[in-house]
Amino acid sequence: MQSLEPCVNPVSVKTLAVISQPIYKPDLVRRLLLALFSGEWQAGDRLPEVELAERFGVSRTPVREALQEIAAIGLIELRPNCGAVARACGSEEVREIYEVREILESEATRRACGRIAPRKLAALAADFLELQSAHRRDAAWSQREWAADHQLHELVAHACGNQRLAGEIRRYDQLIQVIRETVGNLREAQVAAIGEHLEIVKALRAGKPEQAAEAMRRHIRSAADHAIAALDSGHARTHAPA
Amino acid sequence: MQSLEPCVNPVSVKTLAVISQPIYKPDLVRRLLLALFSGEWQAGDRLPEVELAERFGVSRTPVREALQEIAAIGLIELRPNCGAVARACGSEEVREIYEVREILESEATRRACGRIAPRKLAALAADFLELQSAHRRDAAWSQREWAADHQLHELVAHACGNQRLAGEIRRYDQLIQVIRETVGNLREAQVAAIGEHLEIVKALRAGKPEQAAEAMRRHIRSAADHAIAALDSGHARTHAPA
DNA sequence: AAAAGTGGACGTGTATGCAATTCTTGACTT
DNA sequence: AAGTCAAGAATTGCATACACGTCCACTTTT
Repeated sequence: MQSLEPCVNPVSVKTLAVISQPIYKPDLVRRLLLALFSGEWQAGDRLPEVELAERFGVSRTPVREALQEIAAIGLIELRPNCGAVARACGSEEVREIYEVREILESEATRRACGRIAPRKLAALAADFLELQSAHRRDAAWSQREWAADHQLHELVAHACGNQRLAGEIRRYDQLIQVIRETVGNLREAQVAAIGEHLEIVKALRAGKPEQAAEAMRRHIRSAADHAIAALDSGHARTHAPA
Repeated sequence: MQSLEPCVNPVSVKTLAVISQPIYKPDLVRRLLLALFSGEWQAGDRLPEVELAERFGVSRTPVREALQEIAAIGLIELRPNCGAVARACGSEEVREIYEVREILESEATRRACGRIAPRKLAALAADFLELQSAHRRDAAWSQREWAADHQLHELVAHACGNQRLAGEIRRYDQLIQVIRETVGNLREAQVAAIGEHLEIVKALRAGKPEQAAEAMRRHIRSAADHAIAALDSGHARTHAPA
């Protein structure tokens, strides 16, 4: 096996103008996740590959790969010689997802305490304070708030001292991003999040790992409550139960 | 989508005698994991699909699927249009794996406390006591010890009240099983594990969640120490570094 | 008539072929 | 001589083809 630096170029220069070959699988995963959380399939429903392939206009190959990825996430079951079976993706499962995230990320916060550059924490605190004072609610504000949110969680994951733990946290962040996309933008959750983020940053800057971990726990529980409330009250509407 | 009960028969009766079609992927995943932990590839090595396909005597399709599963585990990186790149799988990464397992399983133990049938705990305690008193070291003993080990961890996962958390724990158990297979049977670790298991069961039976969680932490740290010691001292021999 | 056996439709697992992209080696320009 | 560009080789992503397994309805047997 050659040990070369792979993928040195993000994208080759000469092919920039050409319409690059679309890589279907990532988008398939996203669309399948959205469909799952929208309640399109009940737990136990079979998901035949040909049906999904026709629906998304691709062949079975990328569908298979997408299904395997979703099975790795744990939202469908993949039985040998038998195909994919949907698992429940309701509020109970969302609660469980947030709980695991809480376990992972609170521990990461505890470990990251004292290992993040004070300058970065100060900059983040300033960002959150500014967002808090000028609490607008337009899309630009929302996007900026989300960026700061992501920055904090990424900072914690990166500094926790365990790259595998960081990877698991990023996996759950992606999953929760899909859930948020399913239930729509929750302004209230974002407003609440700013204060919770500030508490986390405050504890991190003070070098108090237990308080920081506890603040992260509260933050994730709050986010879970908002998401589940939105999911329960009228967001299973797209495929209502009879 | 039809909502039928799929795969009712574990295996159809009339095809029992027939040599069933081998499903290559699961075995491929196992062999690739063993190769990774054996240090066959350095971090950064590219793993071309055709090379692996020829080596294992299958086509690219099952190799691709196996690589995707390993990428989901996080032991290789899969860059779009660029293929698989090996990540480091040394003692540091094994340490990280055990740390995440510790985080997940100690929390699961805390939650499972008081939710496991006392009869099952009593039976497990009796098993461990018998194994401890008659500390033989043959293969049958080892296998029985491993069965009791697995039973305890499975009991905790099942009773923790969060099926997703249980799923993550099972994923890590499988991964660690591969690591154990790589470094060989560690008799000392198994002997030590019995006492640690007994402490866990004791705390669970006493209904003391914090003590149970702490006992699980100690147990997993001990297992990590044994595995890493074995990995460092002479188990990277199969592909020694120059 | 009930249980067991059988055939075919449906679906998955794998192999192979093709298009697009990336990597590499060589020639060319400054 | 060093850097730049380009063409060919190598490799990935997807589509298609085929073999096998599963499941259901029907036939056969007792």
